[in-house]
Amino acid sequence: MSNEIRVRFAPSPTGYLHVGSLRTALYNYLYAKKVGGKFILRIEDTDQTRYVNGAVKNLLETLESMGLEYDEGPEKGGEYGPYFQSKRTEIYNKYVKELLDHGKAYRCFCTPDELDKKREEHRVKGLDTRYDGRCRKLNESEINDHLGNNDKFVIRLKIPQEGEVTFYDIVREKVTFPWNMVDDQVLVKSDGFPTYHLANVIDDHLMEISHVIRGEEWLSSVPKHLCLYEALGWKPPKMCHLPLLLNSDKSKLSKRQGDVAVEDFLNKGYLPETLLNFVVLLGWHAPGDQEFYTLTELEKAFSLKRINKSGSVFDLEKLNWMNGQYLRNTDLKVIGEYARKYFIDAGYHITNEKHYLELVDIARNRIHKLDEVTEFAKPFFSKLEYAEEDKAILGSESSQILFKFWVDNIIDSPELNEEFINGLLNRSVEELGIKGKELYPPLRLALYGSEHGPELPTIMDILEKEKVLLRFKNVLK
RNA sequence: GUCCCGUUGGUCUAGUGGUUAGGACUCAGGAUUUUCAUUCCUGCAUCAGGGGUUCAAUUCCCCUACGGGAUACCA
Repeated sequence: MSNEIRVRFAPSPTGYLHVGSLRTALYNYLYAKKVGGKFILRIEDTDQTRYVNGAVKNLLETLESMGLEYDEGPEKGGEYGPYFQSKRTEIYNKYVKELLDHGKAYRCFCTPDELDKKREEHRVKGLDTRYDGRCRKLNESEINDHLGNNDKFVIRLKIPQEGEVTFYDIVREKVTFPWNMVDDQVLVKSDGFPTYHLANVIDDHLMEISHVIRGEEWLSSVPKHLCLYEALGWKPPKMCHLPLLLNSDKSKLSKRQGDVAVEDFLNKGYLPETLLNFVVLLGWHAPGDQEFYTLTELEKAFSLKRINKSGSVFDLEKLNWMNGQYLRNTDLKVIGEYARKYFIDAGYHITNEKHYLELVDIARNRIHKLDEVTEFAKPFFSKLEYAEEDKAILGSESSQILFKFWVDNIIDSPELNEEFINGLLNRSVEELGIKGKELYPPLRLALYGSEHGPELPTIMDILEKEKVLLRFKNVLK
């Protein structure tokens, strides 16, 4: 009808957004932006047994926090709705009737138990495990008998029994399947709900989807989809199957081997920008070496033609590194806002905004994800605890002289600026003869609780005079 | 088992019928820093194997191996 480019992201609401799905959504989004098309969100909630409360809401929120805005879909609406498959059953029924009437599909009265048993028998013998097509041959009176008995049934698609299909995939190019490998696909389950395959094809057509961009796990379903398009007399959209995201053992990225939910990554303090940037590079790359992209840059640079064919391992190490880069190179105020909730959750009260940002600034150089910020900030907010060897250092004669000297000098000083602190550091060397290992470690230990850490002036500035004095007094005998 | 897809360092990748095969992560060493971190520099390491085609193949073709996906009334 139109030449408009329309793509869709069609997740099933399983409770969270998988990072692999995020990438699929992103590629769809980017392609739509690139060519000035529309990005549609459709909820594939046809499996009533897998219904998860709040899953859709969660999905929508996650997508929003990732900044992937859709043009049509739930909440937003559009001319092609509803965008929930569970609300489209009447539409599907109409086409199912048509398929049945035209002899393109048939009712199958075999029970799941029978089928499982038969499948298992065949599997053990190394035989073909497809449905044997028994109910294809039912005549009208047999069908009516079953119907009269109120027997449960599914509706199956009649797949050609010989020959092969060849289709063109944007990533894989030419792909061929023999028909005798394709099962008579169930289109409608016995509960009356459509399967993915039926709903997907009908919706893609009705919503005028021009390109189906989805994971490679769907590649082998294409023949049955093509068969369905044909049976309905429709022109199929262009296909584009994305390589899979992999665990480090190269199996399909799964929950078992670590986080896969976008919300989990977000909660751990990976920035949305990082996630997008990281995930876009798993399977796509522009010519050249650039590896940092803003969303806007991606909208220009992206192309389906440059999607790789092979799966990519989701490497957490590199994600961490990249997040660290974003943490350091993003505007400090922005990072400060992202970080704030971790302070609140930890019960750390921010009393001085300037010092808070200073703290975030030194933290961002030492952490890879924002949830580590509280661990880093801990010495500033809670009482210091010392190990035995630390106590030895703090209790040494020179340390005690040093601390006394600092307390005496700080008490009357109006403010602890950098100049003053450095001056005091110099005077410690000149007047007390304390330097190097005798000087810095004890001071940092006294004020920060560790021999290693930020620069002394910074620590004191953030701590403020009152707390500095308190901490010195705590280690003074 | 069967069908389909894939294979540039450990990982993400750029690239080409003739290149010292480039970048990034990781790792190792070094420099800077009072320390830690940051940053910078250097280094280690790759075209899965075998056949073709060709003057020439990592690049094109075939086979093998390996990996993955699909084989549900899940998506």
